[in-house]
Amino acid sequence: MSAFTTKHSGHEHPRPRSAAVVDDIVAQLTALGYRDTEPRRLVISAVAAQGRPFTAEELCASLPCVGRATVYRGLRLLVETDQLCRVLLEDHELRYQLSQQGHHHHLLCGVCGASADLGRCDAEDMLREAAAAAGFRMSGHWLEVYGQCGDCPED
Amino acid sequence: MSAFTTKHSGHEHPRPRSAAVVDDIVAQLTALGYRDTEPRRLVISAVAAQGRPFTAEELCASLPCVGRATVYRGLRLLVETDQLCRVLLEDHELRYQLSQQGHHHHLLCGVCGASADLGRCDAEDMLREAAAAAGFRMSGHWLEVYGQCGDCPED
DNA sequence: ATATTATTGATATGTCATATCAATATGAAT
DNA sequence: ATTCATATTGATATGACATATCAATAATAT
Repeated sequence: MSAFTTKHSGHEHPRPRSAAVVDDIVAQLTALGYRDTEPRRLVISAVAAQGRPFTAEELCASLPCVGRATVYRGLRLLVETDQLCRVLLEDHELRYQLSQQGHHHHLLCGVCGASADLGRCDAEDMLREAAAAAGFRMSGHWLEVYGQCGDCPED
Repeated sequence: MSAFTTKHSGHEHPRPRSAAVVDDIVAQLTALGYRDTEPRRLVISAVAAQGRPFTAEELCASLPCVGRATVYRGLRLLVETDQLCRVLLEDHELRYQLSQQGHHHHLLCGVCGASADLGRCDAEDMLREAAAAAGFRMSGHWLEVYGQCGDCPED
């Protein structure tokens, strides 16, 4: 399976892998004192089911039984607890995606919309030096990589 | 003068340098077939007078005599013609800044809000390689560097 | 079980940017 | 200079998106 596809075939396990992801996220939240509620689980479950970066509106549409405010609150909570990260597309549209690990960047395919993580960030030290040369103390950075993923035809 | 300050002392020339910038930008636009109008010049002039990244609303406020739609249209036109670039702050706020040259990145000070350009982008080749290792053909990237500029006290 | 309080959701509000469209100003042609 | 075709303007309406409000509800501790 390509690094760019995160969908499941649907018959691997009686309980989809996303359920474990949901449990894990909920566990993180309850450890922080947040309650385990059905609407919130629905939001998290829908987030985990997304195969690629999504918008808040898309999530609202896929959750007609959950109030809009709750969807937005859920997204905000996940971002605040570093379980969800924002992704900036090339056309400046802001989308969401589950965080896989700590600091990382995204490879965003402009053809099919898929996203993959660029694990190591070797650019960090280089940027810090270049910034220092300009008298700047770097504390962080934002980086997105655009192009075409391996699953899309070359032309 | 620091790389992080772009203000002028005000008594260098009878005609401020920004006027030349405005003329240059207007010339670029007329070359593309756009008309040279007073409201548009006012917008461009206000843009050129900004010392740091600004928002569309700030520009509207500083141009009470120009209609909001015209301000937004002017900004959009400048972005489309690559004379103005967007800057993404650490809190995800989107601001504008005059483009100085071609491809470059920004050093954004979180203390005073100033911005400087990071001219060379040595990260490009590294990113392309890292992306290729993941089967990804990179066509572009977005990078912002956050931290503290040399003009702001260390703590 | 009961109490406390976080959470929910329908709705209102607010922000930001664009769409509409008649009136106007611009640049070219005569 | 005058006229013409049309790009541009601006007041206003519209739309997209996200948060604020607040009474009702559900989740956890006791």
